[in-house]
Amino acid sequence: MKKKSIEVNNPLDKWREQLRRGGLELAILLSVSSTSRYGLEIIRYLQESTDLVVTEGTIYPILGRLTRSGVVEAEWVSDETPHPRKYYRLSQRGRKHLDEMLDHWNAYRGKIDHLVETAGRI
Amino acid sequence: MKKKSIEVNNPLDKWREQLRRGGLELAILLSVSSTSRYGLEIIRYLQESTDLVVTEGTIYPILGRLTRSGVVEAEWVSDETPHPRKYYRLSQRGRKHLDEMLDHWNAYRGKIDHLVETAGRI
DNA sequence: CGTATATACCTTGTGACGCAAGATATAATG
DNA sequence: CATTATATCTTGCGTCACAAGGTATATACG
Repeated sequence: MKKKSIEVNNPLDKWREQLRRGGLELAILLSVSSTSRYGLEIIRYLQESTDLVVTEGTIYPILGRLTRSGVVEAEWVSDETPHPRKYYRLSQRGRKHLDEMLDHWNAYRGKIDHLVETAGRI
Repeated sequence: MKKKSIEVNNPLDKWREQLRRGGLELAILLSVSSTSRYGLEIIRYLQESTDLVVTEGTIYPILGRLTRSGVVEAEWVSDETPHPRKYYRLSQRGRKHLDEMLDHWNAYRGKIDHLVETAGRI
């Protein structure tokens, strides 16, 4: 199986990478906020619904970190699927965490947009 | 003189850091897009107009990189001020660069917001 | 006169983290 | 029985922000 890799050539691409990374954790938490999803499913979900490219080498370490810190809860499901899947869902703590992240996202977005309006065009 | 340092304690703070870094280069370029500004002035400008905290150890390397890649142009001004200042302003290439960044910022913001609306609340 | 503070710039070392590239295991395909 | 697909996980590297230092000059204070 070919693995998707992310092309980073010029400075603009590099910046796009950096911006994408900024919202990565938020995007992942949103993916498991209303439904539980397993690793590859999250990757596909983000790709399909928002064009956000995330690879396995990225998502598994992050999910591990989030599980260890109690923001998400993981559960193995072996029945009914050929391959065992590890389903993640937001914990109660995670819900609070996500709410604060959303507040901050709104504030941050406002700051950048404000900058664009005031400093941006001539 | 006391130097401001950025506190990073809990996972939420860490994430805030990451998000802030994502938009850093955009914020800096916006700061020098309509007027030329010098290093410390950019720091103060961002602080005052948007609450975005940037330190000297962050901004000077970035400005150097942006200058080297031709996105901004730098000019020393020694007259009329007690201390010589290095003024930065967007180059013509930088203008195109910034426009593309703004396009991407709008798209990215839309993607995250879309995620919030579709995946977010129960 | 010294020394403390402010303004201005720059550099070095380190830590954090995404992620490409691997590995493992099982099931279905042909 | 080799290949492809699904599923997870780990290692090692590269990048980059940034704290903590440094230099130089000007003003303020007693």
